[in-house]
Amino acid sequence: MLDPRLFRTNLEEVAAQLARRGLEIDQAGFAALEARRKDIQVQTQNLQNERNTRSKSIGQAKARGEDIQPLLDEISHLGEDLKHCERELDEIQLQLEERLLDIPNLLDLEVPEGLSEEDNVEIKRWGEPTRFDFSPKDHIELGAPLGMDFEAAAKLTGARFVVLQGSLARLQRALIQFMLDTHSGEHGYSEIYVPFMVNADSLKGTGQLPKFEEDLFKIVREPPYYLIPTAEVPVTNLVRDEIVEAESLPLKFVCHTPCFRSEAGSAGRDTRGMIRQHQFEKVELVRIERPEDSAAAHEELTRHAEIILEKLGLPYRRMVLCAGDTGFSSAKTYDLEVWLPGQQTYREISSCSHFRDFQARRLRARWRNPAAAKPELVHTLNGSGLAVGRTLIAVMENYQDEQGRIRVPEVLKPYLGGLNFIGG
RNA sequence: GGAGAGGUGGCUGAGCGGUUUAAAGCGGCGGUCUUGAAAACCGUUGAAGGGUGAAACCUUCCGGGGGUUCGAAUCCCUCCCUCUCCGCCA
Repeated sequence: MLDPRLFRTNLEEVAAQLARRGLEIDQAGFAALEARRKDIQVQTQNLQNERNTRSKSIGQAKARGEDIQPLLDEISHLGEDLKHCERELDEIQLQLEERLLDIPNLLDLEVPEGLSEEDNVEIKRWGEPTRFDFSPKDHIELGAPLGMDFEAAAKLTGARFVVLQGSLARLQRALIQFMLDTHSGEHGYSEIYVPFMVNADSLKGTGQLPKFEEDLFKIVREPPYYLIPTAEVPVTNLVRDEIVEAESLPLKFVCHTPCFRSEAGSAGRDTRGMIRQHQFEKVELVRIERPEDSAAAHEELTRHAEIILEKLGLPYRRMVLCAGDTGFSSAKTYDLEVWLPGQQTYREISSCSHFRDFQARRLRARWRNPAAAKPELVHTLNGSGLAVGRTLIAVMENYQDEQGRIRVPEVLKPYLGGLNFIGG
């Protein structure tokens, strides 16, 4: 959520900024609603003040043993007027909040112009697309004889799920372990385990609700729970409604969870294979930072994700997302894209976002800044370090040999009992 | 699932229809004293919003929501959460 004060004092400026995302906001409607809010709020507070004062004098009169009936008669009308005003104020504030919750974050100045994925800008490249002296297969073909079974998953559940058996299942687990160990052991993150279902308040805090409910799996229950679409939700919500002491910042968490996404808007896209699933494993990095440190933290966090790719020897490039492609809550996002020989293209494997105070305001997540009189909003960041399912694909496709075996990357061998090849 | 006890400011905790704008302690901040620190003592210290050039000042907030009342932390309804005992169970 953006600062409501920005809307009151700098509406035109905000509108101009949002136009970069290709978004037009109803300035006149907002200004009119805001004017009414102010009017009704002042009126309500005056009535409340009168009620409080009168009630107090009734109490005092009663204590003196006087007859309070005349005083009661004087304010008989007040209750109705006040109730009416309070109702209207509630209604207006609800409308204002609904509008605000629907408006995305302001973009960092460094975010390039553009409307779609096409306009994202490559800012670095590591490694070269893997070369083969045979025609490389995709992970579906490679996986079939190794225990990657989409038909079994379709029988158990439906489309967009997978069953992994034997060494492939173990390879996925090895990747998870390797990522967790690297981030906690070398990059200074604390490993954390969290619920895989969350309540609506948590999703509202990180920005998935109310706008993107159709992307989520909802548990039928009262009140409803939701399957997490990413560990970002439970981990970032740890600081919801909290005031964090200055000396405990930054908070750096690494968390492995399954992620559940309905992929409501993706019908027909990536329908084959493990690229886009309703359930996938991810190792997530989440950071809670002082505002002055957050920009540097974003660079560092992205670098931490890159290091995983480099240790695994997987070629990738770093993109900065353009205005139109940057997510709702993010001020600036880097995507890491890994080379997939099966598709002869780079595909997203990590997304590292800087939210500034956008999530923190929704979360009421603050810290005690010693230089300030009052608690201030923290900055939140997160990034995949990495999406495990897609990493599994990348390892399979980049490390395949002509016989369809998968060579095990050096860094994973300790996790696979020294195994050199999968398959064969 | 059954029975009971609770949820109060950064933390602990009193208050259980009006007599201060939630007592007190801890912690934080400032000061006195000290070469410096500790201790002691004195003062100060919740959050959000409105309002002003800045103040003053006003409103709201005692788990969430609703109700009773001139007036609710306090009474009623409902939901959530925590703890204890019983039952069930990985």
